[in-house]
Amino acid sequence: MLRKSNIRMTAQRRVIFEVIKEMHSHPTADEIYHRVREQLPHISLGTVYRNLELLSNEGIIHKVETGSGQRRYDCELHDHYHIRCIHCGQVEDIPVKQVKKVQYDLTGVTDFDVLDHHLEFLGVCPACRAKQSKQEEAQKN
Amino acid sequence: MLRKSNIRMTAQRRVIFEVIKEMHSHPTADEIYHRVREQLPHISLGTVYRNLELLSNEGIIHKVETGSGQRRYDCELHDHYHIRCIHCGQVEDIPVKQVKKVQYDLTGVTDFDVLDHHLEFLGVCPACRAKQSKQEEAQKN
DNA sequence: TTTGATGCAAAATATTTGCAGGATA
DNA sequence: TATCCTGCAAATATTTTGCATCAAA
Repeated sequence: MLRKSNIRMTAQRRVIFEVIKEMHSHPTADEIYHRVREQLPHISLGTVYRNLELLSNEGIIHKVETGSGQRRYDCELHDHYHIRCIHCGQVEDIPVKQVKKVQYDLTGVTDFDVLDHHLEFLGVCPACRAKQSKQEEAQKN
Repeated sequence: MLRKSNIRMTAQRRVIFEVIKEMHSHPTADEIYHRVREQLPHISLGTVYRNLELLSNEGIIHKVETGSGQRRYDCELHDHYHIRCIHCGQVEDIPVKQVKKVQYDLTGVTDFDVLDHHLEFLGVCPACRAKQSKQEEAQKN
């Protein structure tokens, strides 16, 4: 039988959580690490990773598994989807209602037990779009 | 102005493509590498990666960006979605019709230019489900 | 005082890239 | 013969882990 793990509150854990809560930008582990280091200069990246894993397993934060390979994290726990910029990798929430129905429809369609789904939109963010059109402008001349 | 790149047909490229076409299992680069090596024992993993990138850029194969970090590839070029086993990482096609409508609805909802989306289902494959229930059985005794 | 958590460094994993030589068109 | 491609190895990027020590409860 699994005993409920005993989670302790440490300065590192608290600051990591607060940093994520205050950043509304779906930061990567490395971005969180650098931000946390402003308050705890001796924290290690390993500690950040261990805490991100633990906090997301506890359901306290949300691990965003993007198709880009690099994970991102946020504090939004309600169901929602993301849009990722194919140029800079930035991720934003996108207010589309969950397509829960899709998941229910899968009975008989797959042999898998379906537990979850994630829908990621891909596009170009306003900043990269601006950069792009500036470049095209330059090429014309 | 971009000149259309001149793609040459090499033994490596042909075998890589054929291997992917014959495997219906969404192989990873490493799995493709090992399979190709049965025919071309001196091929390097770098060559496999370069060709997978090139072939998918040409639209000849499809790069499956899973949330697990490890990429997979297939030859299915029609729009479709995938389901990934959270235990073993295996990926299968799932015959659900595209939720194209979702993408159209995004006008005004985001500042991004929306180009694409991918929907990944997560679940437990039959093999892992069997393994799981066997383990639970063992724990009870 | 128990044992969960940390810092550090090394390892693991997945992918990309520089370069000199080789093959294709 | 021009340049695209390859093998090899090293580099990069991201994440995980072993271990001795520290600290929360």
